[in-house]
Amino acid sequence: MVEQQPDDLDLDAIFTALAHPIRRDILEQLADGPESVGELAEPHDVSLAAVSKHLRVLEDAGLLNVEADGRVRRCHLDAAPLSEAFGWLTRYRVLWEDRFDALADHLETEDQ
Amino acid sequence: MVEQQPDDLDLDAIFTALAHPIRRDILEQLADGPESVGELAEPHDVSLAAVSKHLRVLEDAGLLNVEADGRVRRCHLDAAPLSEAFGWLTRYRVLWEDRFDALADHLETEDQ
DNA sequence: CTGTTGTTCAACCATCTAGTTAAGTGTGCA
DNA sequence: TGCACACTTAACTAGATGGTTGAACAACAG
Repeated sequence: MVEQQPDDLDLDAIFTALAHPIRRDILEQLADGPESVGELAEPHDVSLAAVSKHLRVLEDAGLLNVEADGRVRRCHLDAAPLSEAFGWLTRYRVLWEDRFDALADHLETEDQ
Repeated sequence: MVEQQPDDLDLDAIFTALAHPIRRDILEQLADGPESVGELAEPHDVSLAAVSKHLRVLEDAGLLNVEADGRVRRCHLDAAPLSEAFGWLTRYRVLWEDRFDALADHLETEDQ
């Protein structure tokens, strides 16, 4: 039957955002506090325009809030959407830990 | 500085695999036990060839083992790589829970 | 005003993605 | 033998992605 979750689109956007190493790096940079676009771009050897596009992807996934501060755009991490991805993965956690009783346990607590 | 993790390629493949709803559905189907390609394809309204490609993506991410059983290919979930994605997300968990002391906590435990 | 800085936008390009249909490869069975 | 079944592969298409360069624009500095 494979029922569609209501937040399926969110998960698409979130996992897509996480699928590129530059975007994951950017999230790491932002974990230590907000940074401007230029600061975010500096460690990566792609153009500023390319970074700007990555930021858009992160914004679309809800992971990034941009606040205008003069001519600088200050980017803030919003980690909240990551909890959705985390929640999705959690359902499989029993399958990679405690391998032996995992499946039986999974089946009885979460059938379909 | 933004140092590259050794398993960066894995994370790319894993998050990419998770970024498509059909592939996430397939993982859910497999959580209840192995299934053939045909069984996996049945609930989705795309061609068998399309599902075959999705399975390849999952296989490349190490999430799927395929065992030949006569003319049937039996697909087994291997959830282990998901733990890598989980681990990556865990580092951000403090940022979406317990919002107030989160950042300070993060900074002092994980500054490098 | 003028020029410089920070950033986005537009146009373009190469490659990848997700799908299709049709043909090909094995395996099982009458 | 030979057909049917369970897939995979090949060839193709439309659209997305990830990068580029160069122009545009808004904001500050002189």
